[in-house]
Amino acid sequence: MARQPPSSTVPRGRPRDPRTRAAILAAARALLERGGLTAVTIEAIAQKAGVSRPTIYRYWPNAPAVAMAAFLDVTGAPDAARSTRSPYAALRAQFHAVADAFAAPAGRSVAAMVAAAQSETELAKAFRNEFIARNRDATRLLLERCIEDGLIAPPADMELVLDLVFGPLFYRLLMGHAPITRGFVDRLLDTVIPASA
Amino acid sequence: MARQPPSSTVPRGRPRDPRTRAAILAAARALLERGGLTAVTIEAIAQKAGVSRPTIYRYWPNAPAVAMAAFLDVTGAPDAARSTRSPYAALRAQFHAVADAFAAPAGRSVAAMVAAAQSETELAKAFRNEFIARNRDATRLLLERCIEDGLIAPPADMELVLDLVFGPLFYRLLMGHAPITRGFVDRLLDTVIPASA
DNA sequence: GTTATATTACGTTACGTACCGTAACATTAA
DNA sequence: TTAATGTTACGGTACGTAACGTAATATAAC
Repeated sequence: MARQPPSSTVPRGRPRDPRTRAAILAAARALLERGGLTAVTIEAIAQKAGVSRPTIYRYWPNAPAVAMAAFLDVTGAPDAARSTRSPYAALRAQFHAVADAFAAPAGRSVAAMVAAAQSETELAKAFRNEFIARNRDATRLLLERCIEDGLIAPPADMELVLDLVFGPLFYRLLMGHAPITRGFVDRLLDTVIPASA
Repeated sequence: MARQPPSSTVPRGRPRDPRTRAAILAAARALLERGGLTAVTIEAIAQKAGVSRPTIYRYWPNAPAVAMAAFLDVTGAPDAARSTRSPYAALRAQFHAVADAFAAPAGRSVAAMVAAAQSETELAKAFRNEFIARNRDATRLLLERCIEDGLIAPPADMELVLDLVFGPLFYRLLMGHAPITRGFVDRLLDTVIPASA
């Protein structure tokens, strides 16, 4: 008898051990935060995670892809929706959180991923869609609520406003010409999104 | 008689052939604009420049350093000083030029150098001092002239203004979520540095 | 001046290392 | 039985360095 084709829906054979995936991502994340992207080699991940190199390749095609997966695994999108406060307060809180993240060692990861996205097209797409776009979406949502509530004046160009608040943060993160302090964020928001008197 | 010790000041021995240096930089620049930083390998530079690998190492310690040298070699600081126009017009012209550079293939080089600066401390220093700082200085100068002439209102925080004009440009360049058009630059400047009515 | 010598530039070749990505095969878990 | 995982091995690319020879130039001695 000819063999039946697999019944596509149910996974057969030995299932993947979720700890394998978790160990790989954890190792990649640790390496990323310490030594930047250059430290995230398949070799190093394998050693640190206690996993063989081929196994990593069975999950992801290359080291930067693992790094991106590890990065997005922790850097969830901000959940502004469930906030009960004033949208303006939520907006400021969101950017204080971003500033904190950028200032901390986690900021090194963000910078590393931006760097990686410059040379890897696939990574760039993932980074844009899963990180940049999500953060912009969250902020745009809050801005629209602020406008509805009359807390800020409706801007002529919403996308420009988003560029104006995110741009300087990334600029300082990547160039390192000045620190990202809460004071900086406050002045930035006061200038770009002043509360309507 | 014993030979006298060398008279330290004048360079002795065979002088370096300036064409060697030029060929290396030209090759590095070409590779950088096409394939980004990953394409700038010592191997590739050597081949393209018709030079041996050890020779390149006698000039620079590693590939990113060559790339940075090549980058700074062409990307001279903007010379706003000699402009005869209104400082406000000069300011807009400067940013139109930056936008053009960022939009063109040269923008790829800038992005590549930002990326490189994330993992190489020495490069980061050079990039900050020779590129970022110079551009900020040029803009700061023009802004101060505009203020003197009463063309714009004096800002509370000059450095923040610089972050506000440069940040979004780099942000778009590096994230690629939206193009860097002249219209974008115009709206950006209109918002951040409006001409005083 | 002419000549010898030091000094430096550059090419060639070779080495060992790191990491890559893949393939083959054995082993283990469901 | 099926698929996940480990083990081992391989070829490939690029790294950075070292050794050696040759070419080019400056300097010192004559």
